[in-house]
Amino acid sequence: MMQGTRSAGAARLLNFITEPKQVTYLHSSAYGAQRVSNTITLSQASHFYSSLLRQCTQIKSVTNVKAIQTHMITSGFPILNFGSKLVDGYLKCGSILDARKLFDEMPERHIVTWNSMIASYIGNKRSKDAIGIFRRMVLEGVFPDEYTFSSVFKAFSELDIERDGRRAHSLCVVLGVNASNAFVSSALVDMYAKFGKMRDARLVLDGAMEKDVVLFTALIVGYSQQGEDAEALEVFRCMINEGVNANEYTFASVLIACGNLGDLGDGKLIHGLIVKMGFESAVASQTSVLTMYSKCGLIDESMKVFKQLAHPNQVTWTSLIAGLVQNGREEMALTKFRKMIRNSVNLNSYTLSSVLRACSSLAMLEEGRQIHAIVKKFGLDRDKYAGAALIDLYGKCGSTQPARLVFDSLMEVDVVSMNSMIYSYAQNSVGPEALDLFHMMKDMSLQPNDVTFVSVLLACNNAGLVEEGCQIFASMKNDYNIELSKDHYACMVDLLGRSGRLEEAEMLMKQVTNPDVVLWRTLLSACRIHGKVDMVERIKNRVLELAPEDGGTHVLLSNLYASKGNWNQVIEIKSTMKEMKVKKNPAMSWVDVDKEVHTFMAGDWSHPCSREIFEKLDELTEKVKILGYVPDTRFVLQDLDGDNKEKSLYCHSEKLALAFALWKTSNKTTPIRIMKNLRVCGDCHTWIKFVSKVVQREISARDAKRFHHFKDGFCSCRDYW
DNA sequence: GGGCAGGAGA
Repeated sequence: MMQGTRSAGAARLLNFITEPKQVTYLHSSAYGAQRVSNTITLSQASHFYSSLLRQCTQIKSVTNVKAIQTHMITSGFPILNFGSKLVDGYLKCGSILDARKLFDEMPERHIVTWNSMIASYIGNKRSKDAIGIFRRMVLEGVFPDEYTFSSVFKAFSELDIERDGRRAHSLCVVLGVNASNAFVSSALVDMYAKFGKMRDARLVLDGAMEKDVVLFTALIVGYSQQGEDAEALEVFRCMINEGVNANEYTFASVLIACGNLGDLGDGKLIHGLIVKMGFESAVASQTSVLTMYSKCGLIDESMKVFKQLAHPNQVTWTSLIAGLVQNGREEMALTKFRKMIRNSVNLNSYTLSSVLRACSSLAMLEEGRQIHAIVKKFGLDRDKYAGAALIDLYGKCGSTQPARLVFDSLMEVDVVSMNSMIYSYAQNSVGPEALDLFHMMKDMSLQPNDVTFVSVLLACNNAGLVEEGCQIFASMKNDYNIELSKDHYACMVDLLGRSGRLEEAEMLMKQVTNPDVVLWRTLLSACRIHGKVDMVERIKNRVLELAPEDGGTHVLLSNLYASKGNWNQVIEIKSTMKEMKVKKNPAMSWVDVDKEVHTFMAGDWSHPCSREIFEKLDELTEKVKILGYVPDTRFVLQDLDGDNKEKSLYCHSEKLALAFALWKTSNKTTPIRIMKNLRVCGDCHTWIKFVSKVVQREISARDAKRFHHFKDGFCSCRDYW
């Protein structure tokens, strides 16, 4: 019905403007209120034009607005008084360009027109132009009013120009514009919050005469986005106490704060309040309820909330997928993603980065590639969020080259995409490239953050660049003023420890307040590599006191004593483990062949093709022995005699997985990617190097810590891991 | 002619 009316209006309009000559104007006061055929008075014409413009904006037709403007000119209508309405018409039809053209031609402009131009530029993310108009109006002596200020502050925060924002605030005060007006003050709170100046934001709220729900919500969001979630909750309580009713937006924001705090108690309380106040069908607050539950680890509750929603939108779907990924339910996240596509819900970079993360945690390269194709289809392959996720995916799948291609094509490189690229190189032992990028950051005026240093130090660590690592570590405090975290120390302890500088590593540990068990285990592990039993004796009791039930420590100690042949101590540790019910994580390897994942444990005969696998294993071992492979029985951690030790090595899970993949894929160009849940064993490492030479194929292995790329008898880690 | 809100990356 509505559509019919609009079309009729449009038809009338077109009729009118194709015959402009039929209209002549008579000034009502000069000629009396007479009406001649085809002749109307000025006020009648104004009325008519207004009505036409209204219809144009309803159907958003820029061409018709233009036609009206032309008609006014050709028929001699005094356009001057109509400029504001025409500019407004263009803006409402979405043509900011035509509006601006007319705006610039106008000899005089009403304050409303200035304000409309500013608001439109801001709505179109053209903050620079908005500020340009704002400055021009001040220069031309037009006083900005509360409407101007309520929209212009956003432009300063978008461009991150705090000084100019503050100046505009001063001007607002000087001009006596009512800054305690709820619209102006909420825009101010938002601006100061985006600058991270929460004290100023708070002062604005405290000084506001009328405190409405929007003003409070702006402050709540500000605190939460600055990471001060407890404060956000406090403001919410304050608002309730002052008798201001929360709305959908307030609930959404305060629930995010609860989720960030992991505050399930308050989260549930607010969920109850939403139900009580009848906001159950409001998508925004329900999305936040969903997010709150998944951030508190209750992913099943999130799914329940999702199911109850009649019309989940793009954000709701994305939030669910992100929650699933965060809670380790990657497979389900992918299922939901496919369902989202089937339901024709539009995707954006948020959705894609979450679903790509699911692929990278499972190292699902094929699935990831398919999603990369979707990313391209949506034109988001140069977007920094989707890009960082793609870089991460390829890095975690051991392919730094495609990662670099994505990185090089990014529209904008920020610290996160930079960190992702450095981290990809680090995991794959491409140390020099990682360092090159790190040094490039200075030229690009990109400020490295704590994550940058974790990545760079890891790169030094994995590539054995000890001196470089030490220098960079020292520069963190001296040149970059970055607070040292446990991750940074862990990298350094590992770097020093593995390179044999154990005393220095131990000294470094002393600088750490309350070192955790992971850090201690790093040092213990270095002791194991270098056979430093004396140091182990010195520190082991402290580690065991700190975390008596930590399986990793026991396994490490048991492995250390086993490699030294101290079987009595091994037995002792194993019995303690039994007593304390500490479980050892069994070694497991898997390989993806023809889109099917095959899993192997050491000495595993459960695979239906076991006979063929062991035959292949025999064949390979014979060939590598000819090339000089000697089984390294130091890596057998059981008390067996020589012959049995060799047999035990022989059927490690990574060897089985590789034998299977080689038996199954005869095409030499098919890449082989093995994954292992623990670190790859030293003997297997040597064996795979030889195999890569024998079969002339590239083999990559992702273990718990990093990648090994084997080619022609060598490994990318240069035997340093 | 106007302000405030929900989802993402290492």
